Amino acid sequence: MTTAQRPTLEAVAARAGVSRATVSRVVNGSTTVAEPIREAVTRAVAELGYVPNLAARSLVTQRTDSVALVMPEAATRVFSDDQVFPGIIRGVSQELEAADKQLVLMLAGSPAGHHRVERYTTGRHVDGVLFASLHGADPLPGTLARLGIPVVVSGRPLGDVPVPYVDVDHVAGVTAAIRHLIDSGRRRIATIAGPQDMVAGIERLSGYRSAVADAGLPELIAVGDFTRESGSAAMRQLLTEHPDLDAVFAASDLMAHAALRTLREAGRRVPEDVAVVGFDDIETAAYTEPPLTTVRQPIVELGRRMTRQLLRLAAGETIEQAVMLPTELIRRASA
Amino acid sequence: MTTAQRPTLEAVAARAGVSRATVSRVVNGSTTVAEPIREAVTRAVAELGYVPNLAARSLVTQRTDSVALVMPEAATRVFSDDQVFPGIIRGVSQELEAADKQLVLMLAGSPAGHHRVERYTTGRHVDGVLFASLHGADPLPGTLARLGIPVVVSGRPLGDVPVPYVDVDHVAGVTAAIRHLIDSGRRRIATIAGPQDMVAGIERLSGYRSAVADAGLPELIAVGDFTRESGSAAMRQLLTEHPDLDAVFAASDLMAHAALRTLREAGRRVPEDVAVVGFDDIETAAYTEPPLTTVRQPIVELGRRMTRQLLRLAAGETIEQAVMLPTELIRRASA
DNA sequence: GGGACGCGAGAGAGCGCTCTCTTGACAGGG
DNA sequence: CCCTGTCAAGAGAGCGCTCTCTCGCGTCCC
Repeated sequence: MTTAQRPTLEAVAARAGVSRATVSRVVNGSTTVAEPIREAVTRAVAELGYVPNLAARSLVTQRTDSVALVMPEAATRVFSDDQVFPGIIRGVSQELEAADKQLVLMLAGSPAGHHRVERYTTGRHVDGVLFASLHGADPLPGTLARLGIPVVVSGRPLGDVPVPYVDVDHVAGVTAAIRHLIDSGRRRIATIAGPQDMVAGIERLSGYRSAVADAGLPELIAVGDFTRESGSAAMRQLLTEHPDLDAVFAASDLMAHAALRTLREAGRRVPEDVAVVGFDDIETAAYTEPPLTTVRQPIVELGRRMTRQLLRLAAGETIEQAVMLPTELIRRASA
Repeated sequence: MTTAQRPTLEAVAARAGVSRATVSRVVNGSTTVAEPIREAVTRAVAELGYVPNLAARSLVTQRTDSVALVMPEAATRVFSDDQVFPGIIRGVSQELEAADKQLVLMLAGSPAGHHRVERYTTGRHVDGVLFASLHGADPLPGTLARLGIPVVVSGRPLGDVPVPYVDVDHVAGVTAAIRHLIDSGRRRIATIAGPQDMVAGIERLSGYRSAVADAGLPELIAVGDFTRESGSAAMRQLLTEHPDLDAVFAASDLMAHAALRTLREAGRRVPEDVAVVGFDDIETAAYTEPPLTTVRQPIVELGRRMTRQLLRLAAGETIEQAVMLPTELIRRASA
């Protein structure tokens, strides 16, 4: 730790022959500085390799120019093979880069980890907090909002807390998928639902229920948790309980992928005997056997929009409570 | 931004009836504080909900208690469906959580983004920098090391810069894979190599070359870039140039996955006609048709070890220049 | 030609914390 | 009994920056 002292504003000021305040003005882009002086300062900054000390700046401005993105650690595991996790990060990162702010990533695993997130975010060490893929009804977003700390979550928060959110239109996506199945003559349409403690799981199931109800078709439901393992189990259960099913809508591509294999093992042909539709459009979907018809969600855009909303909120603007992003049915060979 | 003023050390000191210095001692766990006083301070901290202002602390300690993880943005795309990206983040995050430090994630996409990373890291806004999945010979790690800023990279850096790194033992992994193919009677073993501007691509190819040379077998090589698209193209090229091949070692599971499909389309049975082995052991590998035999690399552990090395370096310890992590051949049905 | 005004630059206070130095109290030895 | 050593707690000086306030100078108008 015995590194050469970094130049300070004072040093730059001395070199440029001006006051510290003037250097500060130039560095922060104030317009009230005469051109020759601005140039002299700019030169001194370059010569000395001056970089502002962010801690000192934060201390006085009360801003940190960084935002936290909080995800349950499970997200990196459950979705490990899915673009949700990297996609959101990418979207968030792009927008923050444009706004020249830093991304502090917090994966909350253990209860201790969650407590750490709570301390860090309520301690105002960041200018805003983004929550992704919440499970259940976490009270933290609501707490932060009440403290006046800008917060945006992905997915309508459970428990009806007044926190702004961005979500994809699950119901419209599912409706399009079911309609496509009906249009191609399917009448015994089952679903492998997602976990019922996550909004995405809940919404996709309720979308399925309304869609089949509207068409006067029966509900054939098995519940999974978005993973492949759960998809296999759910598919087996459906085949046992409803051997005459002719289509399956899985609430995630991972579960759809597993269903494809389970159907093959059971001697059912896809799509001849059973049509399969997934949700997410992960990259693997184009490479399954047969390639998977699925509902694409704009996941990078989700990250971007969340971030844009957060930055507007942090800038003092008032923002919409909810933003809904469209989905799109991608037709491949499985249905 | 008109939120209630947060309590400062001063406020806690006043409430506990001691000096600011004593509160600081208690908060930072100094032992030279009498028990009754320590208790009074602890109570005051709790009552006021005091949380230290990190910016103020950083200003005087010259530490930030945060480390940056730098990845090329392409990593989130190329490997989108692979666990490399989330796996490394998870490993890094786990170790940082244990050390109570924050993770600042920087995805460098554009040249402007790279410049931003350079400014931020050389500006000493973090206590150390981790680089993952470098392409080509980035000069930044070397620059940082020269500035005395702790740096650890994943994968032996190209260009022979004296920067400590952690890597998986690619050569041993490939050797095990090729030996397995030879042991099962394969003699015309081709490879789909990875990009030759990344260490992983280079090492896996050189491992292949030595292994086949040692066995007196010919080299049959096509080069891809780790993605599925490139895997299909390379597989088609190999089939054209060497129609008699009886095995393929792909330098990534994504390319192996594409090769599987291309082989099927070409009428080759796997593993009867052509055995296929991949590298990475992504989750999808167990779900390909047939399930993929592959070389598993401990990717979460890679992130953990990088972080541990970095923390030791930041603590002033001297560390090994290179750490090598073992790989393991996972035998499934494709070979 | 003199006073008011506008604008660019400097002075200086402080953001909240840590840490060295000093002080004060008490115990023990000569 | 005084001096010294020890240890706990306080005083106070900054860390590097921003921002308000002040000052000085040139300009314009009457």
